[in-house]
Amino acid sequence: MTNGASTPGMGETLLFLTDEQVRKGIEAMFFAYRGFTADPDRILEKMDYGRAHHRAVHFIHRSPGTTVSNLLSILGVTKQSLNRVLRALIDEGLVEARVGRRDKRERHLYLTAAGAELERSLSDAQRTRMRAAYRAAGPGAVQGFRQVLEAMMDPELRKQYQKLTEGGA
Amino acid sequence: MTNGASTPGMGETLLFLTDEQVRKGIEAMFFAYRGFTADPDRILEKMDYGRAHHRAVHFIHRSPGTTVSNLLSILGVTKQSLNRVLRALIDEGLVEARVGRRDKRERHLYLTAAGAELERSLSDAQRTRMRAAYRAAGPGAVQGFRQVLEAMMDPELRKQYQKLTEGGA
DNA sequence: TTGGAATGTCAACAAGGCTGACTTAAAATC
DNA sequence: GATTTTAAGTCAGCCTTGTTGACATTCCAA
Repeated sequence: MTNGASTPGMGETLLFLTDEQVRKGIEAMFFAYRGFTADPDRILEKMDYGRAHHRAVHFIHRSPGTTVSNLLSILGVTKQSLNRVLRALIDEGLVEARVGRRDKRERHLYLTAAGAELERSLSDAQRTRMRAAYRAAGPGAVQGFRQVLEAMMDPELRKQYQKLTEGGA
Repeated sequence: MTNGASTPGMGETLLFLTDEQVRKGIEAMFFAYRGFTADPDRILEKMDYGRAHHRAVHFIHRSPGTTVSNLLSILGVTKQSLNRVLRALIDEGLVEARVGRRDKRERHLYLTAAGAELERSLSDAQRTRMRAAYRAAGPGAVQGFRQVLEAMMDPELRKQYQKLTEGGA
């Protein structure tokens, strides 16, 4: 593939984008992701936590009572890797793991007050930047942004994403 | 901040986005970035390289003859970290480091034929997914996508990005 | 000529991924 | 009721990729 978009006869939804233009999108993702994580990273560093802790806290906040295996499938890491992070969060009183009522093998995860406070400070920082970016880009841009990102996901991850965010996108 | 957008009197460029909606954008970034790196990661794994090598190869391709310190500032890592990666690429004949003509302290970095081949296979994979996402999202979405990403970058990184991509966005 | 910049390198360390092996408890199934 | 499967946790060890700190070399520029 050298310049797919300039080849005629590629179907009705053809976009006339050169490889160079697509490449710019790739670099935009790279640089933007750095910005995306910069604010939480600064907060986490002070507390001796990392991005892995952030992700766990985020999704526990998002789905209170979620099980360990559910979290594993969302985060896409091994249980050993998640366990290291989760143990730290539990030991330090940010997360509570309750034994399941129906199925006692399961652990249901909840943020404690302290955990919720950390989550709030992390997501406030991240949302502030996000909101500023939306404002700078304008109302029309937001929808396109989300559409492209969604289309970029692996189908499996897209399902997870849609399940999480369903109800009033 | 609980719901900035619903508070009246926030200025003329106000976007009526709830915290929940902004949060979905955050999750979209998270899941999309996984997809974004998935294809190159698969290729790299076979060759015993990692994302760090990919980034170096990408930006050397992008700016042939770039110096080590310029690459450092783009990648935002320490020279020790970059050096490890660069040494591997040079030792294995993917990158060539030429001593500067004017300033002999500088090393100018170039991809060899083998390096260019790897770069091509990585970026083909990544561009294919990107192009598919653009196609799925539609023409209008692409501009919004880029605008939001650009607005999300740290100002310093945005300058780097714009310098790289200037001339026909 | 001397100070500082660009580069490279050594050593040591940490976070956060991974695999593999194994245990425990409880649910599910035969 | 016995067996198998599932959910979770744990131990050990490995890899990549980031970090600091110290130090050497080379060479431009004031």
